[in-house]
Parts: sequence; structure tokens; C-alpha cells
Amino acid sequence: MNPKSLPDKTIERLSQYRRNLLICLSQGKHHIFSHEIAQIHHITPVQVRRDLMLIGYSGTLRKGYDVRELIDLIGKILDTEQGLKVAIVGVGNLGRALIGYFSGKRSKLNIVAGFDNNPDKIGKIYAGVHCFSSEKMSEIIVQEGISIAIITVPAENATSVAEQLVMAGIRGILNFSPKPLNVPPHVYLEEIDMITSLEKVAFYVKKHL
Amino acid sequence: MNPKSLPDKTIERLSQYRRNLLICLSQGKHHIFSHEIAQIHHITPVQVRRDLMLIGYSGTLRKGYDVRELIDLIGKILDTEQGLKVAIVGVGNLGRALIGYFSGKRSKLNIVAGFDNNPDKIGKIYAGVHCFSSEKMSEIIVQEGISIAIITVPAENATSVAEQLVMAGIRGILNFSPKPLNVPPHVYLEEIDMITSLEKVAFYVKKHL
DNA sequence: TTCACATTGTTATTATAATAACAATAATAA
DNA sequence: TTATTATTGTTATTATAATAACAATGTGAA
Repeated sequence: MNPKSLPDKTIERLSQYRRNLLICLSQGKHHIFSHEIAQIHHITPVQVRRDLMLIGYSGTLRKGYDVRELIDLIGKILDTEQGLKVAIVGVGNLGRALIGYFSGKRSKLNIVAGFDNNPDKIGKIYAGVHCFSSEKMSEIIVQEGISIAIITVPAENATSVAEQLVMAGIRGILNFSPKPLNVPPHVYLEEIDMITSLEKVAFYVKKHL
Repeated sequence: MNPKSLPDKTIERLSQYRRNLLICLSQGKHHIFSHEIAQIHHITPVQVRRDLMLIGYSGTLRKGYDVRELIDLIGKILDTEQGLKVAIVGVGNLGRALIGYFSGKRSKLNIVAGFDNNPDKIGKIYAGVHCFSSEKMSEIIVQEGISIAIITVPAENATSVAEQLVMAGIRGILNFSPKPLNVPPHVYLEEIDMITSLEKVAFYVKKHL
């Protein structure tokens, strides 16, 4: 019920549940059992039921959960009513890949601007997202009321980009650069370290060799 | 000492420590305190010391840790002597971004092949990595002794790609597609769900709004 | 020499997450 | 009707990770 108290991992799973529930719905499936949800995500049915208990959702005995209702409830927890605007800083391969992922997806999260300092890219439109000069970043973030930024610039620029973003009033950052960033407590930071993830895979492969 | 028993999170941090220790070394810094390492990664010095304790490394009182020695020890834990070969399946924007990240990095992990079914890409070389037809995937994986694969194909192809990879003898998979994959227990699977990560950022931004 | 202290190394405690155990109940079958 | 069973919902236990507490010690100052 109270989203403040939901475990971090539950939030992650809710996002994943929703994505796959939407697929179920599009396939005409209107009810689903905990063990079916579990199977899709390769977790246990108990884990699923526990998550749903935490968000205060009840299914029907021997009938399972109402897919539509569950999607809507997850939406109430994860989304804001009017949606949040996202900027992507660094329109290289990775940046464009992300723009591609998100464009078209009906969503309460919209990438509304890209920033880059490569003159060839400035003024271009990638999958519907306008690329602006990095110099205009702060200005546009404030103007547009953008609250989330995705950092996909090279490591050497990441720190200064993050500082600018914080100054411009960004409230959440998703950092893909391998450089650990330092942000004040009112800014939520999530880091995706692809190099570490690969080295981790290698470690476990080595272990079981 | 015994890498079997190292906590998962410690493995992740070791990878990150090493990356930044290499930077320190290149800047001529030969000794480092736990609180310095901690500051770089925005964690506590205790956490750092605990990790180093677990790998059986001892520093010198009032002098800190020997950067070179520590890098080498982490290498002994994470790397294999002769290195492991990596394939990247899906040479779209994301695939090329990853190739770019890894190429040039001196490393025991080398991307030795890319696979795609787009005829325009087959035969091309991206940042030193040859792109082959998906049809040759199993063959080349076996031939080259590739043990790790990175999946960067669209969701609808991910499942079948994963099956082929497992059949071909791959031992570790890093999955970037938003589709949860099912692999046998002898294959290590790490999933990076970028959409969920962004939705998580949005959730915490909403929470503190 | 002796004391203070910076810093490491280790154990104890707490927090977070996952799993297991089990209680409740509606649908179905006997 | 009564028993069986599939399934949900909740509490209890265990596993994992992080933090805190503190013990040990070599260095430099007095």
C-alpha cells in the first residue's frame, strides 16, 4: 500500500511483472496464477505472492490474478499521473540504442531531448528525439521541466555532466558511464556498470570451469 | 582466498576497485588508504577493508595498500590466465556501443566475434570485431572456443538465441534484452534490464517529489 | 622512552531479501 | 453433504549484505 516501504527488489520486479503482464493481456489472457508469473521470471510463486501482498493486491482463489487490474495497480505505484520527462546526455551508439528502446513504448516516461557536443549530431532527430548542443542542456532541462537524465557519455565527461545536471535541478540519474558519480542526497542515482557485469559473468564461468 | 566463497557483491566491487586502481597507478599513485578507495566508490572504508580481508590481502599500517599488488591479486581472482573469449549477438546500436567499450581495453576478456542477421552488417568489421552471419554462430563459437556471449538482440529473438548459445556450449551469458531467459544451471546468466532501471529511477524520483 | 593516534583487521550486530512453513478457503469430486 | 485439492495470503526462518564496534599495532611526537 504505502509505496515508501516497498523493498527495492520488489520495485524492480513490479516493473518486470508489468511488462510481461502487458504481453499476456495482448495475447488475450485475462487471469494469471502466481506460478505462471513466477515461471515467466524464473522466480518462485511465493516470491510473486509476497510482492503482490506488499502492494495490497488480492487475487481470487483458484482463478488467480486479474491481469488488467494488476497492471493498473502497478502503474499507480510506479508511474506519476502526468508522467516524467527524461533527457539523454550523450547521443552515441549507446544513447541511440536507448532512445530506440523507449521510443514508441506507451509510457509515463518520455525521452524529450538528447544532448551531445558533436556538431554533426546537433540539430538531428533520432527516433523522434531532438539532439541539442550540450551548452543548452541546463536551459532546456529547466524550460521543459525534465526531472530524469540518462548519462551515456564517456567516463572522462561523466563527472562534469552529472554536476551540471544536479545544478539544473535533475532529480534522478541513470548512469551508464563506468565512472562512479557523486550526487547530493535529494538526487536518486542508479548505476549500470556493464564492464563489471561482464567481468562478473567471467568470474562465475571461471569458477565452474 | 577461496574465490568460491566470495560474496557476489564483493566480486562486483573488486571489478570496480581494479578499474579505478589502474587509473591511480597511471597517475603515479603507488599506495592507497581504505578511505581513499572508499571515497572513489562512495562506500565506507569498512566495506573496502572487509572486501580486502575476504580476498586475504593485507595492507601496511599507516601506509595503506600497495596499488600494484592489489591490482594483481584482483586479477588472480577475476581473470583466467589465458583469458576468455566473448561473442556479441546482435550488432545494432547497443552491440556496437559495447564493442566500443571493450575494444582496446587491455583485458583478459576479448570480444572475438559479432553475429547479426542483417546482410548489410555481415562481413563488416566494427572496432576490430568481425561481424558474421547468425547462421554461423554455433560453428564459430565451437571453433574459436568462445565461452561467454552478450545478447543484444530484440526481445522477440532473445529466447531462440539463448537456446542456440547454450547448445553451442556457451558457459556465461550477459543478457541486455528485456526478455527473461531460461538457461540450464551450468550456464551463468546475468541480466541487465535497462527499462526496469529507468522505471526504478522514476519511482524514487516520484517518492521524493 | 612513553603516549597519542592513524590506520588496519576482525568480530558482532543489524538490515534486507529470499525461502520455507503453514493457515485459509473456494471449487470440485465423491 | 463431506472430503480433497488447488491456490492464495501470511508469518517464521534462514541467507546475504552492510554497518558498527572494537582490538591490534606501527609511527611519530613529546
